[in-house]
Amino acid sequence: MGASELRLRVEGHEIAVTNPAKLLFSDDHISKYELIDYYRWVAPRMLPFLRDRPIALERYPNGIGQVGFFQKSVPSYFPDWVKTIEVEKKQGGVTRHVICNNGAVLVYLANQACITPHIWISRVDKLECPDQMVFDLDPSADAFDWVRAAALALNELLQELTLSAYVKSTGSRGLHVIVPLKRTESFESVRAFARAVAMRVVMEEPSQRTLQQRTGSRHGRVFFDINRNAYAQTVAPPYAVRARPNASLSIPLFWEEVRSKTLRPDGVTLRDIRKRLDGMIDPWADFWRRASALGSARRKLELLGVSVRVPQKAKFR
DNA sequence: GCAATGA
DNA sequence: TCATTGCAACGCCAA
DNA sequence: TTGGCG
Repeated sequence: MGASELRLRVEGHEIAVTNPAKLLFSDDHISKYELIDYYRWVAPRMLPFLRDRPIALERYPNGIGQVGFFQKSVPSYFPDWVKTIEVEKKQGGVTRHVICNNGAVLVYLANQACITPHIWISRVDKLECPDQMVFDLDPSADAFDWVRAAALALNELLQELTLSAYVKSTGSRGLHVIVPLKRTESFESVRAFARAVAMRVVMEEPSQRTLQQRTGSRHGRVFFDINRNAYAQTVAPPYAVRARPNASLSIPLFWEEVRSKTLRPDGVTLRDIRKRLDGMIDPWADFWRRASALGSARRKLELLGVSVRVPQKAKFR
């Protein structure tokens, strides 16, 4: 296992794989080559969720047992066939991000020890308007039954509002609930809507659910994180590998699976997934045909007595 | 992971 | 040539 | 304004 190197040809691009045998998940003996091989295999399913979005890289060059880092800006040594986009930061300045529209880029990123590529929830041709609304349900401790119940309650309300919601494991400790959107609303109004929905679901079971972002204020409850619904914020996409034991994955689920006590948020791994997907219908097959506008849903929500307003930043003088 | 730096 | 070092995010919100 | 948080 020396500093060997091999070359892969992916979609017409020659990619040098450095240190293929290096263990990125040392407890599980999962090498960088195995990560690369996974992303090459999963690319056809995963790429629709990456396409035309700025990407942030979560990298672990020395494996998940060592410190890793987030990387947004594209290093100058990336090859020119890796497409990029320059985006404005909210507080001024610009950053040039990777766009991952093909398997070659996904493989190249994996060779960079990018274990998880994180996506924006808006696309390059309309960065100010998200095409999905994200609810990240995160337990404080090992309370996954509460997460399942919270996700089901959230889905029930979203259905009442005639919104289509999709659920996936995070590959970590929680679940993601995603509503595909038409790109007609700003991040501020989408976030305000998500906050109002989350507030209502939290109030149904306040001893199990919270909107408190400080961990010390959660008291064991499930945190409804709606703050990913913001400009330049990112979320782990479907099929992403997580920097967790067993190389667990974020995986699309059927709502019916969320009713099962045996569901685990980290139960499918880089090594398991082929047998899960074999012959299985895609739970998210209709995702891109189900985009909603929020207008009528907002009116229905207000009829339920929930105020949906964008908090105004105080600005005197 | 990589490029720049220095021994 | 080899070993070391520096570098690689940012927005929301509550305190 | 800072710093926790994801």
